[in-house]
Amino acid sequence: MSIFPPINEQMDFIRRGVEEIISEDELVKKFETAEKTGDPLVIKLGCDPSRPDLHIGHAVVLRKLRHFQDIGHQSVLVIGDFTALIGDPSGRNKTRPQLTPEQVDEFSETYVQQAEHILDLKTLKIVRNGDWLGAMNFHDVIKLASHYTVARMLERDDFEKRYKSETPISIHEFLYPLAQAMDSVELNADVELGGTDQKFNLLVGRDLQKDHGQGPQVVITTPLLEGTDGIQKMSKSYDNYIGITDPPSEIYGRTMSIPDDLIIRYFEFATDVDSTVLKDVQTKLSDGKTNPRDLKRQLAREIVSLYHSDELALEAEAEFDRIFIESDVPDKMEEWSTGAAEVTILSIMCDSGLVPSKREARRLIDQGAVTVDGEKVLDITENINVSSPVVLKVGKRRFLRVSA
RNA sequence: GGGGAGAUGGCAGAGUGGUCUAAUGCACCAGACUGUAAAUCUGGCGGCGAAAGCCUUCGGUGGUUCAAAUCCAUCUCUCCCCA
Repeated sequence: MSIFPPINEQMDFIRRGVEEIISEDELVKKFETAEKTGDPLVIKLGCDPSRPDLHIGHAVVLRKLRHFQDIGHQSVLVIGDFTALIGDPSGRNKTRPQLTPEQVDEFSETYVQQAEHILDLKTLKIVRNGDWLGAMNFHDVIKLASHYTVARMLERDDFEKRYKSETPISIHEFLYPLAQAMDSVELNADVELGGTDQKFNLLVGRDLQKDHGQGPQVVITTPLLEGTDGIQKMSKSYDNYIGITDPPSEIYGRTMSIPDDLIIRYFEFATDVDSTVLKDVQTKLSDGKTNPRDLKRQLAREIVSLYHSDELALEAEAEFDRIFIESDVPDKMEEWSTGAAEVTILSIMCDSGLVPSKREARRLIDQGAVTVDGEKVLDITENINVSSPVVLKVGKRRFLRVSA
């Protein structure tokens, strides 16, 4: 009597929403061994706590880690507290800033708090790679470094690009893949997960494990989800992300702003809907009879439900409709009291922090983007009477209830 | 150790003494339109000011000049070639 589901079911489950499995045969063998011995597989995911704001792009791989938990395997989250001090160069065209130990501690905590929205903390094992990497001495490091060559390091796409484009690569960045590989050796990992940009690092893990007489880990990569702009990968620095801790209205709205041709990818990688739903969406997208907007609404509800609840998803939708379709004002909005019955429009906008400068406020008024209780403000010197509260609207989505 | 090139607005990237708040593209903001915060089109995109106008910005510092992103010195950082 096995504690795991049938192997073909496990494989189907794991295959959904991943980019590549190296290799499927090895994974099947691992599952078979687990079946025989009853020992769960060790599934490793390393995380870099340098930027702890998790978005639904990070969630792709985190959910995969969760999937392994769901079928009874041992998921391990490796907090890269030590490697964060190095700065992972993956997918970057410049050196990452190195963090202080205090920052790393703080960020790690935030990371786990946020990951809790996706992972099952009851069975999750959390370790810090500083525990073993921090114990290595210089001799150990040199020995580790001798396992790899410069030429092989330069094979890595981003190193090669940076080298060719004459952007700096620091020596310490070469140590990153090796450090990460050490984690796999330390944990004797059966599987390591990562984004496609991590592929090189993950493969180094296999090599190093073999050098240490371990069976090489299976490498599973997940796609890097495009951001809401549809062009660049989702990232906080491009401001094209949907944060997993964002409020429902924000998640809903940002989802509605993605380009149409991203709808199917988001369904596949940002939700857990099953393959029949996926097929249905695919059909509707191409049949020309369905308004893509309606599919996007469905998608937005799915994603809000995932991180909040079905109920809040419906609320978010209702509010979205009210603001953008009916051009009405939202239920809840920020409030601001002026301290006087009559104030200039410029000072309200600036003092409340709704706009960053008077210059900016002036521009917006000139462009006809500012209304008070639905009345367009035409003159930048206008005084507003707020003895009874008014609703200030700037652009399409900035609202403020202003009172004296 | 020797030689050469470079650092410009959120990013990329022009500009080599005044016409430079600094071309252009991307990003961003707004308006129109719409099926949405999509697409497309139009406008905007340092600060203060009602306006006139004033102030601040081109790696840091100091200098030359009536005038510097542009010239000189120096510092910091980066890249390339040779050894």
